[in-house]
Amino acid sequence: MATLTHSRCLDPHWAGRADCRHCKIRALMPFAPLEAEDLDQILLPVEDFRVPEGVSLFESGMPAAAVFALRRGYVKLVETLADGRPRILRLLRAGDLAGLESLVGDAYRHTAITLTPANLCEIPAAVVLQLAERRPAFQRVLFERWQESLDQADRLITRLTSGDALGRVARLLLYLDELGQDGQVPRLSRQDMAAILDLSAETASRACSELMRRGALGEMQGCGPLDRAALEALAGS
Amino acid sequence: MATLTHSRCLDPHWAGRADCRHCKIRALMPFAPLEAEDLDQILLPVEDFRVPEGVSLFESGMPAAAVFALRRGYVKLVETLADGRPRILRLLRAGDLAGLESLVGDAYRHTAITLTPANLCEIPAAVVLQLAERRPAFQRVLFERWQESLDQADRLITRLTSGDALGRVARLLLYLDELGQDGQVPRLSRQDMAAILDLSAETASRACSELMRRGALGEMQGCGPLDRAALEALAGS
DNA sequence: CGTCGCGTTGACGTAGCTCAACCTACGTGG
DNA sequence: CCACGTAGGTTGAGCTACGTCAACGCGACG
Repeated sequence: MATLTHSRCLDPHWAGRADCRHCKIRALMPFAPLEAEDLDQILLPVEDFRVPEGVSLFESGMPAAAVFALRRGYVKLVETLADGRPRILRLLRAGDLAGLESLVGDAYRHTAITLTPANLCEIPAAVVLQLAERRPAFQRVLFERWQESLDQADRLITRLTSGDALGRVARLLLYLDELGQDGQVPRLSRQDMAAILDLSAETASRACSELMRRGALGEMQGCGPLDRAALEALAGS
Repeated sequence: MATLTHSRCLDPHWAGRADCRHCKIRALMPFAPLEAEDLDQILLPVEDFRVPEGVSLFESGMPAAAVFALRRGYVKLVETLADGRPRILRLLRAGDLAGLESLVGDAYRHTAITLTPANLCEIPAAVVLQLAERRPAFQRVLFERWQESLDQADRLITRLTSGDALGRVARLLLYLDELGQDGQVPRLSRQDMAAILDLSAETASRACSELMRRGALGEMQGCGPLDRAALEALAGS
């Protein structure tokens, strides 16, 4: 799996310098509170990328010098366990930041892999830190992002890896449904579900089948519409 | 379980205003980078507490307006699962901050309970935010603290709740050993171990017995000296 | 002295892991 | 065009690690 950094120059979809001032989703992005003059400064060193599915933005242990802002698509943060199996720690969607740890450390803590085709900006850590010092409102945004990551980690622990397999899958589907933007819901393979829920892929598959049998999940290999009420009933357990 | 806030005025061990300038463990604390003039400002609204074991500093959902700096002792952050069982999300030791979420939200996300007698300072969120705006070095400290919480959550997911029971307990014991300060290692009940590792208390007990049988863990109900090499061999699996 | 909380150990049932077979969809190359 | 290989999904069969329930011992404490 090529890392983004290594394939950057070769990537035919590299879109060049970002135009932050006219970014269509600026309101969504963490940089909303910045002024035009700040954006001019930020504009300089920002790289704008489009990457296909299954590409890693960075890998665990790699030198970390930049934050990635996800403008479109979904990304998973993965860590390899001692026994070699992968574990998904967080899911990112448009508007989220990946690699915040580059602001305080010199290595990425996880591997970030696109779940869908994605657009993203790479912003040098030094630029982010400089803006944070200058703009209190932006500093607050960074605090909030860190807290959101923490909330997601806690949610994974308390809701997605406790209880029986059926409940876990039900809660994951509800969560994915909430993560969805403009009608698009990220589609996870059974293996990715298993890597989030700490189950085997077979058990995840069986749980999905059971949910379909109970009418809580549409057909289309679990990609169909889901019955939130039915899932919530199962998720409660 | 009375919350600290409710029992503050009644607490016979309330030590009055903190004297940050002469704090013996200032170097350890997050406020190390602050200047004397900053400390004078911070001094005003800081409360200094001594609390016994088993007291909650704040509870999940409570209005959050202050950060707690732990000066001595250990604290667990707990969340109650849907089925009513408690789950421990993080452990804090001297020098750590509890309730960082008060800087970005208006409610505490967890319940914080002392595992040992503890000394702590309560610092209004507004004061922390003001200092963060003024001192970039202090802002960096907050970033680091948030990242440390995140690292601990990720470690819980990847190392403490994966693999079999014996390996989980072995990794927990190693982790507690590393958490220890000046010869003191936090002592956890079987129930607390279970609440961290996502096991039943009986399974945690059986795993500890097995470790003692194998000589990786001293007697004294698992409080004795531990054989790091032996534990690391088991933790690898 | 009785009670309560905690730790230990045993017996038993079961949820989920593992291994395996099978199917479909998809891509590749002749 | 078909033949083939591969990756993902589904389902079954068997095993096992862990949860549950229960009994018992111990120390703390009133």
